Amino acid sequence: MPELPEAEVVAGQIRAALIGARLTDCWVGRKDIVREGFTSRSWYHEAVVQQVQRHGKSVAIRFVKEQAVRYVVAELGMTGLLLFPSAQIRHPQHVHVRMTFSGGRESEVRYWNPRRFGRLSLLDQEGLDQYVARRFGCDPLTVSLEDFYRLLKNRRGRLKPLLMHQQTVAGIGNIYANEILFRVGLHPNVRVSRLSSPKTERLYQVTREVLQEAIACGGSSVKDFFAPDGTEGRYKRHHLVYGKEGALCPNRCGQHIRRLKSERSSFYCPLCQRLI
DNA sequence: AGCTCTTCCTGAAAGC
DNA sequence: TGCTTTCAGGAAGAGC
Repeated sequence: MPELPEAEVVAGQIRAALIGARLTDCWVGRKDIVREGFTSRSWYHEAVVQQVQRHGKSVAIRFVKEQAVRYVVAELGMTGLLLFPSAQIRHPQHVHVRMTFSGGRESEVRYWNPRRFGRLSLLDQEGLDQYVARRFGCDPLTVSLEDFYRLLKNRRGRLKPLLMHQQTVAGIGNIYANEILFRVGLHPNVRVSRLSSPKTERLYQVTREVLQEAIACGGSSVKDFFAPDGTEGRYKRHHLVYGKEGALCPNRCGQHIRRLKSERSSFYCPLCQRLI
């Protein structure tokens, strides 16, 4: 499932392959996979890729055409991918959008999304700014420690839902939330208000480390994540708790990894991860 | 504010 | 073996 590291890998490959390329065609297979505005044909002809950004778990391709700026924003949701033609596609009927380019290293980008949690939007600068402001809180890789403290201050809820709340911290999903909490030694149900300053700082650092390491590994390929070129992410090998119910705790404490099934599955060590 | 539940959706895996 | 059921979960919205 694409989370921040996977979206970053996707954005990075598209950036490397398509900056300066011209969009020549855009085919939309399913009208309900794109938001209003996307299907208007006039916008894309001769539009040039200027930049590719990641916002939370979304990828925004910035186009310019006669000074006008437009963004194609792809929400990856659970199963959404952006793929180059060289990537093997297992269920090709779920390619919903194709963007064709000339003058780049790749000739096409395909939006593949079997479960269809996620949409494509076409936004101008103002639209993107509003989209980002409404949906995404701070980026965990660029937020300062001071701002991170401020975000957690006076919160009454549990830590894991907050970590996964996109309007607070953008980009962390269930896999990385579980991995981060294990490494920090905090139980998923710990109350945010119980965190000491040093623990909060540790949480901040570990969050950055885990996400950066995962990016360096090309993301985590659990089930169906592939980078645009079809390669798998290697960070799954570094997972310590996610999907490891019943396994011995990697800290060698002798306990077995448990799973809380209540909302999103939480994998944790009952000894190493305390409620404080 | 924050929690739980529901809806969306398909394919893989588990169950019978 | 083959059919049916369950599960996975990101985001939004309802209701409490």
